[in-house]
Amino acid sequence: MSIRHSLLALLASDSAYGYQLRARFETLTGSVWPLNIGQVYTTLARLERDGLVVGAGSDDEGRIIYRLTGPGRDELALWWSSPVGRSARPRDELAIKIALAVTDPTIDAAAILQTQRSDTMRSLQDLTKLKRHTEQDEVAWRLVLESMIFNAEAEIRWLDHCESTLLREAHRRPEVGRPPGPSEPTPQNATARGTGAPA
Amino acid sequence: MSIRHSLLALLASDSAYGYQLRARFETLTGSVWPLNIGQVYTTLARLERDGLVVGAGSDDEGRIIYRLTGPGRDELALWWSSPVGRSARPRDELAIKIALAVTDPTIDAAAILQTQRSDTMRSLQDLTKLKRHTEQDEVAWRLVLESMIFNAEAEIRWLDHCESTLLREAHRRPEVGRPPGPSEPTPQNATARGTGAPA
DNA sequence: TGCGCCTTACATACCGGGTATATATACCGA
DNA sequence: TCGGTATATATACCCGGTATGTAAGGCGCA
Repeated sequence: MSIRHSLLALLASDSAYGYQLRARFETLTGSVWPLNIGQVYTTLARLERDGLVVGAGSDDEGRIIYRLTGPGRDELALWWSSPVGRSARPRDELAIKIALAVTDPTIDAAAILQTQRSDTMRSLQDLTKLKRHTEQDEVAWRLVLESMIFNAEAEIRWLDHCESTLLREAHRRPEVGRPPGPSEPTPQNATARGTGAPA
Repeated sequence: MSIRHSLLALLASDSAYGYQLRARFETLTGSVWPLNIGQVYTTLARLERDGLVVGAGSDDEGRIIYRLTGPGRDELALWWSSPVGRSARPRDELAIKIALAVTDPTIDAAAILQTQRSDTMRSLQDLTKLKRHTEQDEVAWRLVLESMIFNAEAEIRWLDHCESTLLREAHRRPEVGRPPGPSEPTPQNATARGTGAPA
């Protein structure tokens, strides 16, 4: 529901038409998470259907100006007042993938952790470089960037934690489910190979 | 695309029917992210449509057993070998919300940061409590839990960082965009009020 | 025996998010 | 004037997610 409320919030400051809303959103988040224009129009249509905005005809050009209604303001106030719950968040694909990898004895989980780590490390460096080039008056964009940096750092810490857990497990019960002979019916080799983590 | 690949991965170890797949998935992730049974069947239907699995008739009961095809194994190998990119991730609703809040002068961003912080703190404590009650042989579930803990910790650090940035900003350019007189055309008071953050 | 209830198992309707594409106008430079 | 780019709206389609429907089998109990 994040687009829905974002549009409401943007409309609270000032009425606007679809294209304008996308532009505002993108300057906010510096165009990470590019917002597809189609979503803006479909979401606006739903908001109008639900009575949260009204699309007042055209301005001097043929553009459709949307503005908040009373219920729209109520809905927005509710959003501002309630925290973003952890249950509201989408499934974490990486966590699931690693969970699957460490469970399946035919998968080389250590190699997967390595490739993931170096990839995350690389994007962490990209983000840090990006941060150095932001103007100090773009506060919102800067905070979004730093959010991604904090998340990437947490991810690296977690991956390291997974690796040491894996080693401890291998020590605790060595060669579980991994037959010594080359008699796998389904080889399923993990082709993942780390390019080497910087650190 | 995380369900799609999760089902492929689960089917790689052993052929199964839909209901069974959900059960396996839920023991993996300890039923955070509960997987709706409907999604399993629709996803299986799409996988069969795309030739990645085949639904071989019925077993001794009337159940439809799915198993991986060659292309299915290829697709799965590709998934294992490629890291989860940061661009593949969904929009972060919290980051967007805070970005919107700090940009809109009519919103009390500090209050929102406070409520969010105490909420996240609360779930962090819940997660830590949960972790204490996990058996040591449930490795996958434990790692998923710890992933959520690491993320919650990063979120708290980020929220604190936002708060200090906000204070610095307020000092750098005091009362920007906030007219001294009570002449707002649209009041839009943030009703958010912190319940008081621990620590 | 039969009624109700739970679990297992599959299926479908519906909504929102996300992407790609179609269409039209305006402007600008070669 | 032709083509490319920016502006602006709209629509088709897929996937993820939720709720609901349906049906068979097992279990308890009056």
